[in-house]
Amino acid sequence: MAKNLVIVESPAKAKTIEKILGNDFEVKSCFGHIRDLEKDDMGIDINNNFKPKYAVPEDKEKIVKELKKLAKDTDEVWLATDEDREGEAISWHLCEVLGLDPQTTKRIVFHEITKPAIERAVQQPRLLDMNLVNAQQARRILDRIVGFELSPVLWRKMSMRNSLSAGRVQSVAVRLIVEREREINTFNSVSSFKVEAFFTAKDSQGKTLSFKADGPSRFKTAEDAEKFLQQCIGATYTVKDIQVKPAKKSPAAPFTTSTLQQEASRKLGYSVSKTMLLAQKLYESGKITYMRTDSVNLSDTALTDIKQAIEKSYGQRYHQHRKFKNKNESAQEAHEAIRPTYMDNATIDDSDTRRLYELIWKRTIASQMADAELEKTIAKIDISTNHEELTASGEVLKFDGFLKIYMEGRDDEDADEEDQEGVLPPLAVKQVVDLKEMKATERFTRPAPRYTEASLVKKLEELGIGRPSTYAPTITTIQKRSYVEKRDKEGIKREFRIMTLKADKITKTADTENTGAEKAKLFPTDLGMIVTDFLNQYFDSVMDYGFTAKIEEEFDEIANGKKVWNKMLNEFYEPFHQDVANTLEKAERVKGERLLGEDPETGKPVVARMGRYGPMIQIGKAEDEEKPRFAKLKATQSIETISMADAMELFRLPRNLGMFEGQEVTVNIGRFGPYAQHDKKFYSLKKEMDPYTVELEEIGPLIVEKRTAKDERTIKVFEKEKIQILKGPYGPYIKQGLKNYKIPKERIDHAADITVEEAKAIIEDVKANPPKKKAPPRKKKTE
DNA sequence: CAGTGAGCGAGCTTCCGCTTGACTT
Repeated sequence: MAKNLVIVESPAKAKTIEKILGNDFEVKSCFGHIRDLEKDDMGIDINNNFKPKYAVPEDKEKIVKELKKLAKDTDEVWLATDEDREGEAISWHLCEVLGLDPQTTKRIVFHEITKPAIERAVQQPRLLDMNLVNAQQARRILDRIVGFELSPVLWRKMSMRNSLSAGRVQSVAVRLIVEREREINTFNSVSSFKVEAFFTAKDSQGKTLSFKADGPSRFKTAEDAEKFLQQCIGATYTVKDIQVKPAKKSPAAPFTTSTLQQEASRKLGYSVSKTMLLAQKLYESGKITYMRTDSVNLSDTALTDIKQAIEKSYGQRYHQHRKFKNKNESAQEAHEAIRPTYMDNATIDDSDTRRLYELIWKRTIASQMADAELEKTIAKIDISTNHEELTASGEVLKFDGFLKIYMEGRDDEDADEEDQEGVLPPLAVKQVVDLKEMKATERFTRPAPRYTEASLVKKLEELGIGRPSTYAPTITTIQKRSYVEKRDKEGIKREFRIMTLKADKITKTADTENTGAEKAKLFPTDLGMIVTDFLNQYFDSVMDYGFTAKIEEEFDEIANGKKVWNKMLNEFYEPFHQDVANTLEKAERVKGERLLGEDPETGKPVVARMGRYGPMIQIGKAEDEEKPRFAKLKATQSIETISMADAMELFRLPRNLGMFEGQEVTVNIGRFGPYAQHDKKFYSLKKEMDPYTVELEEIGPLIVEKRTAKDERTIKVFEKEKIQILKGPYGPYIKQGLKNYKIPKERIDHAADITVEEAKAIIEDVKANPPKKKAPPRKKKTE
């Protein structure tokens, strides 16, 4: 038994540190938090100064038991959880649960897992900082109160019966997406005309080179643009002025969780959770440092390592020592930036994680490389027939620096050609240049783009909402709750006008472009909009984008000992709880109704609204003698934007397509999407089949295809007993009625030989010993 | 698997932030 027990949060970290500390130390991981608030009664005694009631969750019992035993058998316990609010609280919980004295137990911290850092830490132990612990408790309790008081309000006041939820982080994340959508819906696109002139000029060897110059400004109307082109007829163009300026570009800081998610999304097309999954793999195999961090800091050993790698591969000139500062004040900097553990490995063997690893390697290397040096040239060109002038600009890369290996991606995918500056031929003042043609092209203003998962994370981080460990789960939650969905949107064709001046003649043409196309963007659902509106109306302070930043300041004051944690909580709780009570009492049940018009046939009102099972259109009222008619909205339609015409179109379902093999074929949209019905059987329509336009000829093959697929999956059928032996993705299994039964391992290879008696026996056996569920039902109140 | 849409009201749901495995009928 080792003399010393060191407890850290992550097992991968424990392994590394154990190697560094040697035989006298046993290093164990507690896997994050080991206690949490009980779920009953919120786990808070509100009337007793918000006294928290903590419990060890079931899945942590095992590790707690093990740590208890180790702590008892060791001379000294060292708490080495992360140096932030949460880490401090984890150490305190460990004291409480392991029976350690918080007044004397050694607390150590380090920001990097390097030998000098850890040895230094061990020489300078401190004690628990109870102010920091109390700041964490306040954070935890406030989040529990917000979540567990707001969610039930939604259950009572919304007309849908999903398991709705609200919280300090998720509700604001949804709000961002809802507001962006409305900005887009109400956006009025304005067009203007952009003038570009294409010239040729001869260089010193007499070789002809072409270049482009931009017009004076955008013209608001076609008439103005045309007028300008007319004024240019017969003109000569003379270079009036040339300015040459040096410029430079600097590399981006090394990765944090948020910037890694953004770059992996932009450059590799990964979802936020995919990035985190791969990063976790890299971390566990020792390839990279910890992946949940908000720090851009690099350890001294890493800096040396990086410097050597740059100098070896690219030479001294390419290295530049840089120290990046976190721009986000709420950063808690318990870890380093995300970087490779060994810079020697520019790539790795594992094909799954290689692309992400290379991205991290390049970003890390580039962050310590020299600036790129550019030379920007701006030439003004005089037009002899009017007072306007044209501007040609060019850019020459003088020294590539960090651009040799890495350039940060951008979110504004359509920051088009305009920034792409080419190379200008050598020009001289007073030189006359030849116009080949001048074009005035119509361009349209665009609304802000919808959020991607990663750009939402970026926004949340800017607002100080959420933490590196929660960005990915938050994005998952708001999609799971159906407040938001990730999908593509097809663009629409738009015509734009072009006027061309060539050989002193103006011609007018038109062209089309695709606009508004989106890929893997976040769209709010009707539910998301209705819930957001409701929360905004009754709980504006929690929904405020500055709410988290404001309470974070108070948590900081608690951490600094300037504020008492339960007093802070009380100041928040009193008005908040009053709002909850008022809302429960006064707020109407929300349906999200929108009147679209009158049914031309019956004159009854046509309303778009939220039903128990989702958004729908209703013709007529419930109290009418004749029952109202209902139709479900399509996935891409929304209560807020659907037109009367589109709404009426929905009532064309179900459609009867005619007869197939002597039976009727109908199509409709059901709980699981569009389907065809034939001979009492259901067939899901293929993605490209639209139930409103699909024809009988397309359904026949669908039916046949499904039949053969089923035949192929079937190994054996016992008709009378309704037992089937089927082939599934995990091998053969038995099915009776709607229930599936696992075939015992020893029989699996001979599944085809199973007799009806054996099958029955297996079913009975499984029924008698039901397989363990992964999450056993939680225990009821114990009191 | 492929319905429904009103109201009553069993019994259920829910938060954020630390951490990894479990694991298919």
